[in-house]
Amino acid sequence: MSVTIYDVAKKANVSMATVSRVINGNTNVKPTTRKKVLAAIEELGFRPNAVARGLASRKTTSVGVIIPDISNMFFAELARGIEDIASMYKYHIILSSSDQNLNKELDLFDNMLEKQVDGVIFMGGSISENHVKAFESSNIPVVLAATVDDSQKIPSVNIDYYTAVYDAVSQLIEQNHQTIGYVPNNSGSSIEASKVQGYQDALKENNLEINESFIFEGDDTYQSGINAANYFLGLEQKPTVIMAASDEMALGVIHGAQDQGFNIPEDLSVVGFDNTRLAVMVRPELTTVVQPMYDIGAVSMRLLTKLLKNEAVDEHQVILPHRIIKRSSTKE
Amino acid sequence: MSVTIYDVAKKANVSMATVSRVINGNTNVKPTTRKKVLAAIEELGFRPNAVARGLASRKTTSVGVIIPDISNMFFAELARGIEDIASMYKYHIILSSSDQNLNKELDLFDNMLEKQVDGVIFMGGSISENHVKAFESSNIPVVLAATVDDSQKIPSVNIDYYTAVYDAVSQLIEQNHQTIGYVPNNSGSSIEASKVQGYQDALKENNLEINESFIFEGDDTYQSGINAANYFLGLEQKPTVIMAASDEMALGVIHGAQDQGFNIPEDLSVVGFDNTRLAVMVRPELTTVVQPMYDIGAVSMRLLTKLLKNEAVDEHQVILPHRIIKRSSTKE
DNA sequence: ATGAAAGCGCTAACAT
DNA sequence: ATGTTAGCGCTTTCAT
Repeated sequence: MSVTIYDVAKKANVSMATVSRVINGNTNVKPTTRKKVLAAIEELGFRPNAVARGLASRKTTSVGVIIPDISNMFFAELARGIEDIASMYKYHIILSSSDQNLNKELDLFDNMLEKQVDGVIFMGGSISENHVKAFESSNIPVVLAATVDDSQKIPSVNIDYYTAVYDAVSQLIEQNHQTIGYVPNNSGSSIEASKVQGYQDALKENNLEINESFIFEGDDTYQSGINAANYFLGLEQKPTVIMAASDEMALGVIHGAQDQGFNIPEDLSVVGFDNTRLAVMVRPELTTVVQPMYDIGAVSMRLLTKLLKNEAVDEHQVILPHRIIKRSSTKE
Repeated sequence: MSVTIYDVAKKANVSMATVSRVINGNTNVKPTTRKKVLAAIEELGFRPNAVARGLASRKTTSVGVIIPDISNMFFAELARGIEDIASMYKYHIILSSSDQNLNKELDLFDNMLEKQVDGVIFMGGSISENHVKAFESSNIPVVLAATVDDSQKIPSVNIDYYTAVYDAVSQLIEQNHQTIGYVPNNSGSSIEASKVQGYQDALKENNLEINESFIFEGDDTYQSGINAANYFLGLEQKPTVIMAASDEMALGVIHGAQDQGFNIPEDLSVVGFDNTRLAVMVRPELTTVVQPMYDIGAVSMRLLTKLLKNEAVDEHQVILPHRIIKRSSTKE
């Protein structure tokens, strides 16, 4: 059997309460008795039982993280940001992948409630009313990371996706591109909808025609980028630049085009989105929209800690800055 | 306050024990009373408190996962394998990144013990005696994933790293390569030592000279691959092929060489290790040694579940098969 | 098949 | 500054 707070109390000749006080850093303990207790703890090799503590205090110092797919670079970097801040604030992370499946997401959330997590960080494609209902009725804080809830009811951390794409496309137009292909992902998320809107509005405001054939939907994989390249390059009127909704798809576009003998950026420019590490692991290096994944994760977790401690937070819907980084996959 | 097993018992006119039995699937319950209890649970929206259960039963159905860096593709895929099997067996995962730091690894392990995890999966560079001591004295099963313990005391799942490199290099030699550069990582792990040994033994047994200048250490990053290319290509006598200890470094080698105007594989062949998704996201596509990361994670977790349930396991040191996949970055 | 009761290891009033 | 005493919500003998 493992050693408990009671054993320590006996050995140090004090009460359980006093032991509890010293392990919790309560100041109301005489230095000498603190010393005594610490010595007993050391000697016995006592290690507090977090489960018992959780039951008694109704706080587990653990937070749930629901993520679509941890093996996806984008989310993995986000997760790292979450984790670093969590460990800084002494929170543990219970991690689960949801595969963007609505029921699985809800189930996972429920499981986390059973585990009595103090809060959760949620990443996912779409936030339905069911999500909002589940989150709101849970009595624990939830923050959305790189995930938007159109109802604005749940705290979240994002960039301004609409403007990000709008800016990127506008810049392309300034660089004399008139025919611009876009490869959205098929997540059906409102984030992607905003991005498409940004694309279309940028065209419109520059008096360029919105051509339905200049949109080819991908599924966020490299292969779907290749497919997109094949599609666009087979068009009668080819675009002079293709923008993809993620770097991975953009790499697919680059290689798909190169495989057909096109030169990037001479024959075709390519723009990505996210600025994952992939962006520089390709030739030519990828011009892309910077989405600060690590920061989104870190800020989300920081926001959650504030919510957990009932600290004042001025803005529940935080928007982090984005920017465009020009590399060599685009020609002016 | 949330609804407890006691509330359910009252509502269903049974004792707490009976409620406990039905939520735990105990067969010793009359169908009709089971129905009654289930109805009460439904009506009250009862959700069992896993923390209380953990305290009472001394089982938390959660396992700790210690990983060097979740934002590294290699580990992320491993993690996914672990997670899928864990969720299949209803285990939760507590995830922490260690950055390969010995003290942090030990601290994390300790924290997980405090959390009363039922077992842990450990990934890391080196297993010191301190690790072994900590694992063995913990009274919970630990399995090493893609991590070797030279003492063979801790259960583990790996491939045969020595043979993997030995085979790859031998094959290169058969293809008439005589000058073979190798880019190990600087982890100081015994895995990397085995790989270097495999490299050297393959040369030796084919009567090729072991040239110290044909080894250039990297740090597992893309950039260090570029550095390696610069180094090797600056040599008086250049190798005809460079093998890197990871795909990411191999991509760096390819691009570093291409940036200098070398053609792959005409002027230089390149081979990687791992077969991460990166291997096909480059031109030419990368010849590499396949290390089944997802499987290693999945098998590790499966092994852990067996250990947890005291099922018989015939082999505590499992070695998964590796193979070499030839793509276009190597010339025969 | 069901119930009663004693913990699991700790925290948190409340006393002193 | 320290001790006493209830719980926290559940599992688990042990009876019946």
